[in-house]
Parts: sequence; C-alpha cells; structure tokens
Amino acid sequence: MPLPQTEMPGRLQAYCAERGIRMTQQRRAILRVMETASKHLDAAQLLRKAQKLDASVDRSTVYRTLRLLKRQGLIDELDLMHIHGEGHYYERKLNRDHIHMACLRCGKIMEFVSDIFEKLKGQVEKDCRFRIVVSRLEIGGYCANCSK
Amino acid sequence: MPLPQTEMPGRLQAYCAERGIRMTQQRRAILRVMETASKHLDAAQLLRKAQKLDASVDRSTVYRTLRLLKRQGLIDELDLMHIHGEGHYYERKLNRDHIHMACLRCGKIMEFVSDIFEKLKGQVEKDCRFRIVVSRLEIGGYCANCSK
DNA sequence: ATCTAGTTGCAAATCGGTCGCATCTGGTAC
DNA sequence: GTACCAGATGCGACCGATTTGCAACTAGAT
Repeated sequence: MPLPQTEMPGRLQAYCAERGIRMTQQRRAILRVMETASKHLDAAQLLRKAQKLDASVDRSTVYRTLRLLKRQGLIDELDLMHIHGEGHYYERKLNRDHIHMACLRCGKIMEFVSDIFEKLKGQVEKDCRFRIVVSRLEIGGYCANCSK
Repeated sequence: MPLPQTEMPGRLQAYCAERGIRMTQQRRAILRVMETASKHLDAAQLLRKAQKLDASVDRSTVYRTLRLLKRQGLIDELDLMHIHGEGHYYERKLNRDHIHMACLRCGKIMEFVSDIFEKLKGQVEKDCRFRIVVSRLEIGGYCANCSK
C-alpha cells in the first residue's frame, strides 16, 4: 500500500483497461491530465491542458470522455457553489468521500473528510432504505481569513 | 404555532415587505407560485405557472426574481443530481435544512431531515473555522422500490 | 493485413441563464 | 389625487456550457 490517501498514478487508465474501454490517443491525454491535476478542473481547463499533450483533442471529446468517466463512477462532478459561472468541476473519485467548502469572498476551495459524514450516509441508507451511489456535500460561506 | 413543518402561506411576500423590497404584479405572481408549489420547480416551470397568474411575466423577470430571493436567503437552489438536464431547481428555505435524495432509476426526489447533518455542519464550522452560509447535500442512488 | 464497432473533429444546434436599453410602475412626497 | 423617480419590466440579442449529426478515422480483435 504505497499511497494511502490518493490512488496510484496511471490508475485511471488501468481501470479503463480492466473494463475493456478502448484507449485512444486523446483519452490517454485527458486521463493523464485528470490523474496529475493538483486542483479541480473545469471542462475548458481540462481541454487546454489535454491539448498540450495532444493538440488534436477536441472540446466535444473532452465532454464525451467526462461523461464516460462519470458513468463509470471514476470521477465526481462538482459545482463548487458556482463560484465562477455555471460550469462544473471534476475530480478523480478517491477512496474517501469529502466535503467541499467554497469561500464566497476569496473563492478558495477547501476539502474536509469527516467520519460524521460517513455516519450520516449510513443513516440515510438505513432509515430511508436508499442505496447511495453518489453523494455531494457542498458548503458556501466564509473561510477563517475572510470571516475576520 | 399553527404550521410546524412549513411556513405560513403568503410568508414570502411578508418577508419582502419587511425588507422594503418593492412588490410588483409580476413578483406577486412568482412568489405565489413558489409559496404554493408542491414540488421543486425549475425556472421554466416557474415561468409557465407564473404566466397563468399574470400573462405578462417574462423569462428574464423570473431569473431576476430568483436571483433576488437567493440573495435574500429566502430560497435554496438545487441541482437534484441533474436528473433532468443541466438546470436548477428552487424551493423556499424552511426552518430546517434537509438532504435531497434523487433516485437514478425512477427520478423520485426524497427529502430527509437529520440531526447528524446538523452535527456535521457544526463540526465543519468548528474544525475548519468556516462560517457556513449555505449548504447543499444531494445524494444520487436507488430508492427502496428501485433497489429490488 | 483486414475488418468493423467505436471514436473522433468539426460545425451547427441547443439549452440555461444574462444583459442592454427603452419603457413602465410602485410607492413616496407633495 | 398628481407628480416624480428609483427601481422593475419586456424584449431581443447575447453568452457560456454542453450536446449532437455526420463523415472520416482508428484501436484492437480476427
């Protein structure tokens, strides 16, 4: 178990191979960007970064690939409280769900892992007899700095 | 305390009056629709229903009014996991925050109030020194019926 | 090397939401 | 009640995000 918090680099491609998903030049570029991204990317940023690896990558291919990865449950789609425009942000789904907090003043995005969140999801599954596939908790407010 | 779970009908207009918000024919129609809606409405549905009360209501007025109510903290904006399209849904903000669950198969939307959710928000405020203004927990999965 | 189902780039279309502007109106002041 | 004006409206054009139709291309099985 070399990397506890995150997944192995290259792991998205491995998942796709396991599931018999055809690997193209363009998808390789997009997956590499997703794997190495340090922050949440929207579709436009993802496109720009992917085109640096393979200039032929088209906008529609980015969207099609995002849809594919979403369907496979390999990435999560976020709004981040629509701090900038109406678009979406994407991140690899890791082992542990986390909460996203967006500061309404400085725009900073924070993440937080909580056992209480896990407990809450457990309660929903049990009390509502609801089988959870994906969950998203986003919070808007003011970070420590901006609250002052 | 006549109505425990929900607010008094007509209450949105009362709030607006208290805050010195100008009340127009069109806003009255839109607020009335929001107040009497039995389910979550998107902007297009809200427009159609409001036009039945006042045919002059325009699409842009609906959006402008929604923005106003959002800024005033009188309504919440939801995605409902984008079950139908990319748009947003709206609901009056009630006393108690609640979780939204969307069944990925039948499309049913369920709501759930939980003390654990309140506890989780408390933890975020304390541990992250983050002042919460708005929070949204949406869950996608399969309801009891569709899990079978 | 061949074949084909699946993928791509491109351009046009769609969709949810916003904006500029001339006109209208709610509600206060007289 | 009338006049007034800041703020609200309808209209149509616009915008950014995402999707689609289609002909050309390619990964990977045979």
